[in-house]
Amino acid sequence: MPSRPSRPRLEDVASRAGVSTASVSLVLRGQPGPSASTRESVLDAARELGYRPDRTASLLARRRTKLLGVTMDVSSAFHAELLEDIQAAADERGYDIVISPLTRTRDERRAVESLLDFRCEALLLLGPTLTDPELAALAMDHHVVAIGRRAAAAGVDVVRAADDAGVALAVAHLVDLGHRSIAFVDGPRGPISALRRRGYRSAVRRLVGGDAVLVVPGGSTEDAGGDAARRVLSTETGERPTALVAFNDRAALGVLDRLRREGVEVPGGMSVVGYDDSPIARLATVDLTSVSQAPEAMAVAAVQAATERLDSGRTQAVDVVLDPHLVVRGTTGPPAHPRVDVFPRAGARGNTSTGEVPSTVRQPPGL
Amino acid sequence: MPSRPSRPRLEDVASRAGVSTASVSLVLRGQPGPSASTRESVLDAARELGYRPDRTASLLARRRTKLLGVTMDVSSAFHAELLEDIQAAADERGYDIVISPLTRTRDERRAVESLLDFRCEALLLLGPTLTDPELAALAMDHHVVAIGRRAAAAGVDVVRAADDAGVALAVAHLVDLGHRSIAFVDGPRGPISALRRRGYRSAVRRLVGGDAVLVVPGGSTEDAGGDAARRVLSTETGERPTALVAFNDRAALGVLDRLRREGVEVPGGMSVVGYDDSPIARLATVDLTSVSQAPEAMAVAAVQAATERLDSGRTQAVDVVLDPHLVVRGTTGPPAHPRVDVFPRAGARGNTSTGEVPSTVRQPPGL
DNA sequence: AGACTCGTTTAAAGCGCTTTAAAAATATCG
DNA sequence: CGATATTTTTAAAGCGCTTTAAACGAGTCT
Repeated sequence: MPSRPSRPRLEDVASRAGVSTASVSLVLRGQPGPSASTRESVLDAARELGYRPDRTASLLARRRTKLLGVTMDVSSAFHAELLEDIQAAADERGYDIVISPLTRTRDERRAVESLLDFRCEALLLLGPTLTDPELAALAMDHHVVAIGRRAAAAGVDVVRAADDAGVALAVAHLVDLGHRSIAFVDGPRGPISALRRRGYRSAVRRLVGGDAVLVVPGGSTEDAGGDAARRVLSTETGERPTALVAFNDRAALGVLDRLRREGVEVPGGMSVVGYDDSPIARLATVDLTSVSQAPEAMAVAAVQAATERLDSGRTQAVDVVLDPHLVVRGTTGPPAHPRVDVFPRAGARGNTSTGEVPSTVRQPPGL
Repeated sequence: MPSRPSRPRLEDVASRAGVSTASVSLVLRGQPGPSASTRESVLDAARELGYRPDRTASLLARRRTKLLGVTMDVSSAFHAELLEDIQAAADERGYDIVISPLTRTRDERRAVESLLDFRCEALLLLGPTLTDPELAALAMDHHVVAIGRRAAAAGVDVVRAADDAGVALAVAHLVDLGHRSIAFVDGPRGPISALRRRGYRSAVRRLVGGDAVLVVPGGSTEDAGGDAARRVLSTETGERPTALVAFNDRAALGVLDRLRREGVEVPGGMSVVGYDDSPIARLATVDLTSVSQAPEAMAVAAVQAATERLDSGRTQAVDVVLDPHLVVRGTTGPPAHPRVDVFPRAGARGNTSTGEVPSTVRQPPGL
């Protein structure tokens, strides 16, 4: 039950310290001007009163809010990860962030509006689904940074990973392991899928051959992944690929599930690679080889893009492309001859169990 | 590149509509007073100008901020779920929320301070780790609602699930399936663990017998769960429990992983129940039977607790205890002799007996 | 001593909105 | 129709802080 004896104001500190509010304001913000003795008495007074500035008033008075707005899908582990790093990066640069979650009942447009109400000075949009024109319109009146997605919208800064290169990494890894028939489980319509698909196509063409390209319709959910896996499995065994690269980790998860239910050993009967290196991929139960988009680097780049505009007056849009890297875990291995799994679960379940997966290079994530 | 021609202010709308700012303010907030014609012209003017109120100024001017502060572990799926529902519930009551994420570099204390800086009128703390005295101290000056955890701190509202009853549900379910030796993988020190452990103890005593109680040290992480599983497996086979109830889903995940690595079939060789019914549990690859804390209900109750204090002037602390329910999935089954079964979920499934304990919900995996 | 610095301090004018108290306009009534 | 009650409108005083421009002393120089 809050005691309503209104908390101390700047004026209270001022009168207690025997100076003007202007001096107090200056001292408290570490601005030059006030003498040492003034500083001391102000600081003392503030401490004694337990003074804490009212950000609202402060924001109103100064032009700057020093606020970065972030929209995110709060149920996305990848976004959560980015957020942590964004928070830290913003902190370092003296910015505060306000988060606007996307939920069933709150689409991206609303989330952005909410951020604007808070008078955020820049918007960091995690994996925005807004159209390019919408983004461009937004960017007319605000600083906007699109994260994790290519955007052909004038004026918006973009920070993303080279998804095509990421998929190429996955393909190369599989080829190294000996795979020659590698399928790609496509994602949903959109620029991200297109880029990853292209990366897959060119890598396979280059490393295996043009006729080895196999793109399976998929999506970004487990169900979509599962369906894709089923489709692949229905292929005649001779032609069945020995490895699958999925659009993202969730789809990969669906793939894994389907494979296991169908009794296909992983990675013995089929290698699987995901994308995002989400925490789910890292779960011991999943242990999915995946492509990491280097979230820390993205976060830093995004915050930097925003603060550069705000503080250094940059006005040209930037397009930061980061190199992804592959995190090898237990779902990829040589396209070995089917091994008998000693401890089948619900039919068959291979993978990382008993014994180690041979040529699997373990690699910690991180920059 | 934002055009700096400062956005329209209340005054601009006023002059355009040919009325005073006071009228505009009234109209825009739907307050009674202004006549229909005034309303219309104001609304028109506002629309034409693309006016959007400056929340900062608004907040400063009125006493109320209508802001609820939420601290959360952004990497917790359970918290993310709660958040969605909190957002919705707050929305409905005309409150906005500001989220303060806990990260590696940002502990609960800091997160709370940040919320206070935003002048939140109430704090909703998701699974707070603050001590009771700390909570009580906070509650002296602010409205605080602790969610998901018991709190013996004066003045703080508490919204939580009856964890003991939840664990009892799990035990009853297992007993129904035929299990007689059910171990509990304990959680970390703290009130939550204590409550769940107690629920386990009394349920086993009641349904099986006092000497069937077996509590294994554990924790709240996968590693802890894995270790606990290893410990259980090292038991001589005769005495080895046939089912494990874990402190939470993460620990359960670790348990599952260990079991599978050790070649123990699930649920054939061992049934496993988690706690939280987190999205992870719902993954098709995991398909974990788990106890749900009914996050929607918690969210609503929490928001209600806060708004009651703010709007209805309630001053007594409340302690809302919600009934959890069991979500049965694929990791529990009869303690039968291992069967080879492609669809383990097709197998036996019991109903909980205990009449007074609430719902047991069967729910398909893979949301 | 007066004219001029230069380093400190502060009075006062906002920031954009809400709200109160009072004025203005309109309606009601004997 | 003047007086009173009622509904609408508005001028103006903040909300708590920042910031500008002016004021103030204390040195420095001629």
